[in-house]
Amino acid sequence: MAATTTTRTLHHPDLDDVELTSVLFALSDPTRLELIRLLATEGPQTVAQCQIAEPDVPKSTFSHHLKTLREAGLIRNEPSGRQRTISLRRADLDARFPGLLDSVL
Amino acid sequence: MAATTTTRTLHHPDLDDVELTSVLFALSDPTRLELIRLLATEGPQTVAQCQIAEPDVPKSTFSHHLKTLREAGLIRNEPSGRQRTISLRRADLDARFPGLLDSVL
DNA sequence: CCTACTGTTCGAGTTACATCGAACGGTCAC
DNA sequence: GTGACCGTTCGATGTAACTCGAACAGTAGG
Repeated sequence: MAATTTTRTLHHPDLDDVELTSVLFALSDPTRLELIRLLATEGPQTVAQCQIAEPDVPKSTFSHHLKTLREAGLIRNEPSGRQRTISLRRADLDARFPGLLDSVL
Repeated sequence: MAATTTTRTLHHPDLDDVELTSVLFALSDPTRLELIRLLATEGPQTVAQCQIAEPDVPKSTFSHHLKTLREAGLIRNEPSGRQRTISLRRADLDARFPGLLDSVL
């Protein structure tokens, strides 16, 4: 098949393809902003750990937010055993938009 | 009437009521971001002057963007004779979200 | 294997936002 | 006053995003 259909590895945009407007939009949702702050202070977390901070958000909704953040270039989402590790792309973001992350945290 | 119906003076949110998520959302549109950059570099402008930078945007659409930015607390829109003066609320924003504006400009 | 577990994807319903022409409101010039 | 001018508001339309349950995919353990 030409297209990748497995859900194993998800696509992450290259640093050069990360657009400021997309980043700002991704951060403009309270749930997502809160999650970014969690990752910034606590470091990489599993999805389940992230969800503890947002107990009222169903997992499909939460997964949607993770997708938005990932496609905007804010986080990485990598398989780790049966779970997945969510991490902030801080070095990338600091390189591309210096000071931005610091100012929203 | 109880409600203000005149279009003469428009409502601007108090500094304390300006929310980060609203600011980020307002900045997440390319046209609006461009306008903020114009105001930051060129200083206060009339609406007509702002529109020169975005020649393909109809004036009603442009006015909508101005409303979004104003309600988010990013700009002031004040009458000035027959025209209106659009200005960046830079001091307010720097006080409430230090470094944010600098990082997006 | 087969089951339980973690998290994504699909699909449908709802809501919010963008866009733009037309109508309106206020101001200045004459 | 009245006509031109600058800009907002209204109303209608299309589109994108949010929400969430149900179904699915990959992994580890017994």
